[in-house]
Amino acid sequence: MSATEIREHFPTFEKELIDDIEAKSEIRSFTAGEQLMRTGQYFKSTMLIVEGLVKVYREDDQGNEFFMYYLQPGQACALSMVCAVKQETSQIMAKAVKDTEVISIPLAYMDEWMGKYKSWYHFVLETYRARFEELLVTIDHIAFRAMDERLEFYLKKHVQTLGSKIIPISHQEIADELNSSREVISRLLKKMEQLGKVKLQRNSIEVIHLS
Amino acid sequence: MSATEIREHFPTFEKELIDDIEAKSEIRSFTAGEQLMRTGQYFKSTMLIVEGLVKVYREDDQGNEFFMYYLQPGQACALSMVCAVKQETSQIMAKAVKDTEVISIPLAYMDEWMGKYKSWYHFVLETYRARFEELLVTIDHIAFRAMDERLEFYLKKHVQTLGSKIIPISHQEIADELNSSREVISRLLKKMEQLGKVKLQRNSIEVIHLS
DNA sequence: GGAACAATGTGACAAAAGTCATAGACCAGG
DNA sequence: CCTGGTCTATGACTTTTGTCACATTGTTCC
Repeated sequence: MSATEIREHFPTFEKELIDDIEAKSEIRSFTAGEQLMRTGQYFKSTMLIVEGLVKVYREDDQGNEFFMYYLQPGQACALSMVCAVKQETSQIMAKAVKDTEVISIPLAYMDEWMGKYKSWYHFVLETYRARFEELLVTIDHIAFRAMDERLEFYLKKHVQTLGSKIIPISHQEIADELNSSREVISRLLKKMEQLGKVKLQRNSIEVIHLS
Repeated sequence: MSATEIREHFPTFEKELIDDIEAKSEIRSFTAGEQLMRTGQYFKSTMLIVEGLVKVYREDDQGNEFFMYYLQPGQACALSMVCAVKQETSQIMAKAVKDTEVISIPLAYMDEWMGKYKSWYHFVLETYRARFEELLVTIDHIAFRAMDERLEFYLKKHVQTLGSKIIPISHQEIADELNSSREVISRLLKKMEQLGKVKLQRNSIEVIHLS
């Protein structure tokens, strides 16, 4: 990936940093559906998302999953960064939702660049802050909200992230991601449809008006 | 606070860093029950816990609270650190559970010391990692576990943190912290008592044997 | 067009959690 | 000792969520 392309996606990076990234990182591609990270996997690099969309979620020992947030182009995975200090294993799952391209940076440079490039330091700190906030929002929703509200929030987030009011997803998939049951999701969606908030189609949901 | 005392509580800090902390920070004391941080409050400093115990929790707009984790001596608040980049407001509540003493460090030094002292850099990164992990564990418990399991985990955590099998707490307080109802907590505790896991007294719970 | 399969809707029922009401026990202060 | 207040136990009932079972609908492939 050329310096121009890196600058395009990460406009706050200083020139010398971009040159370093160009020289020392590699580009990796993942097709939609492919895993980027698995729970228990050792980190060797940190990833900056360039194209595509990555879903980050938790998985329990029964294989149940719980969606946390998306990583979009211009963002990075905070957990791979924060684990540079110790040889730590991943505590999250990350999967490409769309065909995805990432800049893979060996963890050794994390340390080095933090001291060397102000723009890298700020990018990393901002990444931590943003991910902390995502985690806190996630906690809020499961701690303080009922499933119907959580479902609305989930749909809203999808509209924002995907940039489309039509979400191609089945009720079962939503149930999986919210760690609920398909019937509950179907019923809540049906209720929302009756309230004019959404329009249901097979394998997709059109969001009409959510508050 | 003298250099000796700082070194005692934060043994990984290099000498020059300790001298800087000694020169530029201030010691603040909070009595049990006092707030250290409120949602919406601006950060002016970051805090290292020296003595006591601090409870970190989320509060929703109805005043419902949700316990997340404790900060013990030798630990720091990751969120105050991560907000050094921007003028951000607190998204958490923090309250002294015991009489507490903290080293309060102006946020300006966060930036400076990250580049200047390796031991500070590592301490900060480790703080982020540890707090990320706490948040992920919290999410796991509310996403994947029922209230009885969450209650057991909550009690276990208290035993570990307080270093005593006797937890001085009322059912209502537990209900508040887990954002549940007092009756549910009472019933679950009664069940646990019948299983020989705990012994209930008024305003306190003795943990006998939790897995 | 028919078969197979997956997605969705829905009824019945169960379990978990929450609310309301009330009674009994315990503790502190006068 | 008595009173007031708080903590705890518990029953009745409601709501939310989940499970099971089955039917209907839609899509794809032969």
